[in-house]
Amino acid sequence: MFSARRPNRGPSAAAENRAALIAAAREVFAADGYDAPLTSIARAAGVGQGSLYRHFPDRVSLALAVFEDGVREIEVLAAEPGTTLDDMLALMTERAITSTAFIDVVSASADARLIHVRGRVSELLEGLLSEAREAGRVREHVTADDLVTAIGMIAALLAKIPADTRRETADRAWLLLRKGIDV
Amino acid sequence: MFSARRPNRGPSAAAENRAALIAAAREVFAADGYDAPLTSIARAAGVGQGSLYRHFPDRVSLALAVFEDGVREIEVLAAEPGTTLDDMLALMTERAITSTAFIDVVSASADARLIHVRGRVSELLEGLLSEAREAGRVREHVTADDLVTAIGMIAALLAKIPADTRRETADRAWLLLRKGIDV
DNA sequence: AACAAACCGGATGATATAGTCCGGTTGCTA
DNA sequence: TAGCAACCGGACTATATCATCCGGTTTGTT
Repeated sequence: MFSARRPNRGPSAAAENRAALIAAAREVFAADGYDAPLTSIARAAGVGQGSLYRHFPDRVSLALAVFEDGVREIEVLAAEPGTTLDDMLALMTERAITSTAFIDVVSASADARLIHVRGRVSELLEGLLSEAREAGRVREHVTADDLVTAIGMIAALLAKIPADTRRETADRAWLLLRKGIDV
Repeated sequence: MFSARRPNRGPSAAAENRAALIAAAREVFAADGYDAPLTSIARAAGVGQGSLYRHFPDRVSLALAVFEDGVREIEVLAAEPGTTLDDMLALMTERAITSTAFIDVVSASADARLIHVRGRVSELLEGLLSEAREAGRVREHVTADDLVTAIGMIAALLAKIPADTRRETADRAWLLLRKGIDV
């Protein structure tokens, strides 16, 4: 049969290797969290350390490449006419379940590029929250900051438990947060 | 003046060194979390690596020594007649604010000794929760597991933010959890 | 075919941390 | 005061990870 080998070297392999790194990083971040060793990502991509650092000089630029789509997805959803706060929280929770690293990217406070992302997301939440409040769907005292806190809280918890229990735990946590504990 | 030096060596220093290690560990765990380097604890105690590992063969035994008092405090509070679920949650939150490592000890699921501690705490919560439910102070659907989840969630969040903002964030998070987001 | 630019990958150095080992110190006891 | 058991501290080994560097490979061009 025609050789299926990927050259992996030479000028023509650059784009392929870059794509392989992003794909591998997506899986490794999902499995091991945002702090996973970059070495393991290079290995998973079938690529040397050098190529990883050449394409992505640091962890943040790799993470941005990996979660670019996810962030865009959030922006698109926010831009759609009928979108409610519920829809948005559901989407973000889904992403947190799939990869807790996503929330690290969206709610980080260390790197300037990530802070920028967080700012954009926060604005979107603010808009949806205002609508929900005016429609009488949420309590008056709830702020956009509260929502960021709530999502961060759930994501932080999910990061500490086995992946196969995350969906159940996330659902339960949202139920608590939404309905409250007190009578 | 009379020499204030602590011998630090020889048979008579053992107890003092052990106490110094516990005190240093308490501070380092509080400042840097449960995963702080043991090396930094030895340094803070003014004691060599060897002494640290001699007194406490691993991280868990050191953590148990450090938080022994905290756990006993919880048990004592639970045993007192008038104690409510509120009181207990307040105490545990206070401990989580002071040292997020405390919650790592109380809610850990890796080491057998720590699981034992979690089991005891969980039982205590169960008892107080039943009372509160019968008194109509909490919603029917809330379980002891939910409470553990809630505390773990808050502690996980606190561990990711600066120490001087923890109290405020913890209060806000409990308000959300108790009153709920939805109308 | 020969060459050069672009690119690859693993060896390598640097750093951080866990855990061990042993020469040296201390103070009790006879 | 001499011996010894208990104990100390820091050097040392092992391991993991980040980040860099350079000899070697590939491909398009002439």
